[in-house]
Amino acid sequence: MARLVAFNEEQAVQKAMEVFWRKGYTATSMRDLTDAMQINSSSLYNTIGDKQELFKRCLHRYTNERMEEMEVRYKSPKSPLKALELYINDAVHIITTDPNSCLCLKATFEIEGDVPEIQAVINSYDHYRHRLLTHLLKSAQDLGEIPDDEKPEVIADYLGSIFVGWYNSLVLHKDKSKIVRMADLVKRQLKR
Amino acid sequence: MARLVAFNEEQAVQKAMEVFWRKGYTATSMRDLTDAMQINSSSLYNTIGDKQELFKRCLHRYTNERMEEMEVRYKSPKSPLKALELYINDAVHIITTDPNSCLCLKATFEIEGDVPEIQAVINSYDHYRHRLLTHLLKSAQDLGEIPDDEKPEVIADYLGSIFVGWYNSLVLHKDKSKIVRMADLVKRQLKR
DNA sequence: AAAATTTTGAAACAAGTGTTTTAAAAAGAA
DNA sequence: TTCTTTTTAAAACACTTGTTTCAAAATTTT
Repeated sequence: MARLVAFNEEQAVQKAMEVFWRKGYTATSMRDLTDAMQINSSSLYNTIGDKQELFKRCLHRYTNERMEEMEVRYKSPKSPLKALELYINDAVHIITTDPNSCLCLKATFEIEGDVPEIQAVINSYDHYRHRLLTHLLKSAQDLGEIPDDEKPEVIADYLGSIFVGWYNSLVLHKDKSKIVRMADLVKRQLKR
Repeated sequence: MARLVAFNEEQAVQKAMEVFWRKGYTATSMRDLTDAMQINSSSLYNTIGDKQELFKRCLHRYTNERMEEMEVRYKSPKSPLKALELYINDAVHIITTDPNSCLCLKATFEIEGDVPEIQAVINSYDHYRHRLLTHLLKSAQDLGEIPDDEKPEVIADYLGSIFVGWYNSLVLHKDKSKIVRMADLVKRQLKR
């Protein structure tokens, strides 16, 4: 054995993620990244790899963090409807208080399928969320908490789409009340 | 007087727009642009200006084109509800057949308010669409074609948000049927 | 303590970035 | 035709890009 890596990789990736999240993939330079991570580029290439590999790691970190939160917060609730309403309220809160719009969303529109490996990370996150929502919706239907005349899978897709639009709305209008009103509308729609 | 400009500015901006639309603002280089526009960079800087000015021109072209189409297609219909349903069907068609997702959307998530002049162009487009939808919704309510228990302004915001999500969904899943099913759901929701 | 192995910092790399310069070509006005 | 004004092409501009090189520093094993 010999010399050990001096920097904390987790912390460094976290710092890189924050820069990518703020500036986007292309507009972030390697200098921006090494400055924020406080490591030399040789160390970066030695441990993690190139810019794209680092971005993938950042995306993984971003999505894993969020999936773990979801796992504890919405799994096996007494009332699935209450969990769904909580989910919607959380979405409003995250969208209106996070410093930037969703990292995955920005990456999706920036990359648009040009880098399959990056798309795959985002897809698996999207799929997790879709499964979670579908499960809650189906349970709520089975319990008679919401009508069962629409397919849970379609409502899940539709909810996912709405949240994407809320991010866009906030960037354009910086008006939280718009999001809140839409959320109220969605919660009403869910039950009828 | 002296020598005239040799290239067609409209055509050149159209070509530039196509490149920006495909690659995004940052990832598009001036070389990419002058190659596509088939003009020298000195001519470009002489007539239009720098990269940002050119991008603004492209955005204007993109949004004006779409607003003019809307103006003729959805204005003063016999049935506002039919116009709304047409609007939704058109959205499905555009989203699933255009070569890239919306230029404004990509720019919004890429720029995120960092360039107010660019935001302003997108905002005015968004505002035009919002006014159009609100007007149709209000008319439909007044005629009793749809229930009037939700505010037209909020439904308009909500519809706008959904369309944004559809763009995202298509990039991620490349599955038109998902969009079609959501559109059917939305059309049903409108009427109840 | 010496040897072996790896990380690190600083500099260098070539290629690409947005933009400007310069002189020649073009064309209306005199 | 000549003068005047403007556009154009090609090259150059200084700077930034992502990535690599290389010797010096660091640390574990012998």
